[in-house]
Amino acid sequence: MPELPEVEVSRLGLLPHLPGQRIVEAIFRVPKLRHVIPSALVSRLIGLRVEAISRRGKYLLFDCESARDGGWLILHLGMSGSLRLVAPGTPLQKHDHADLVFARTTLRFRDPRRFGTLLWHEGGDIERHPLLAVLGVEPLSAVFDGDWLYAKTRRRSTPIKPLLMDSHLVVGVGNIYASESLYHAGISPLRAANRISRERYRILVPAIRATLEASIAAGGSSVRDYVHSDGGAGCFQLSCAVYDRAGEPCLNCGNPLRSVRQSGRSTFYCAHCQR
DNA sequence: CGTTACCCCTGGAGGC
DNA sequence: TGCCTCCAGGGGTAAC
Repeated sequence: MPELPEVEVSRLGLLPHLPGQRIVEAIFRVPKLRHVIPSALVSRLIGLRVEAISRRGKYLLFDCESARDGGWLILHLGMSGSLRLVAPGTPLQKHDHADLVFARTTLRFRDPRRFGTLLWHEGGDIERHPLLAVLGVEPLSAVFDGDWLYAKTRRRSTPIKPLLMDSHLVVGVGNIYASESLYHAGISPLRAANRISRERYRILVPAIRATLEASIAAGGSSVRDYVHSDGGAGCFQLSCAVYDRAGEPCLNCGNPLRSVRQSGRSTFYCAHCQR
């Protein structure tokens, strides 16, 4: 399921094809995903031109404009969502819930678990949308550094791993990359956030950034007009160092990796290399 | 205020 | 083959 790198790669995959194109038709085959899809959205979208595609956290934001007005189509892939550009007339497969039809191509949204989202935001000022206004910092932005995270965690006794996944603090770090980043930084996912030193946060944050950027690079090199987001083991065919490797040897010390449950999610780590 | 449990939904894997 | 349980990359809400 998509974490930030998968969403970003999806965005990069769409960029050569959609901006400048006019929406000819919009088709929604289910009444709701995570949220109810407004029935008026079909007619609202027709005739608008996609001017740009941006990303905030794991949300894809389609800037849609006409000569007189416009707004934003907000799309979230949830746990199982994927996007694909298909030729007109391509047969539907199960769980293909939505199409945005353009003159030369169709953007098709598939989401078996339906945790994804399709919403409309009328007008500009997309950052004021309630779902976006509460989001934390972008992990690839300059403000996200070790000193910033150290300051933000002084009164947080929760284990660092679920905290990294809290989108109100920092967006886009999901279950896979939280485990992977902590492994690369040598920090135990169980350690209370306020019991990690400034110096170690200065290692952790670059590790998060490097993990995300490597995954984006790997995904970007493997995606063409097929827009990729589903995908088995995640990590874009890059083998994960710890994720989903419980019982297998640590790549660094050889001891068996462990898994624990934190806040209802599986965490993978090496008890020897991570303190 | 911070932290955790639960829920939304479908499908695949593994046990019996 | 079927049925059961558990698990899955997210995240909002409610309750403690």
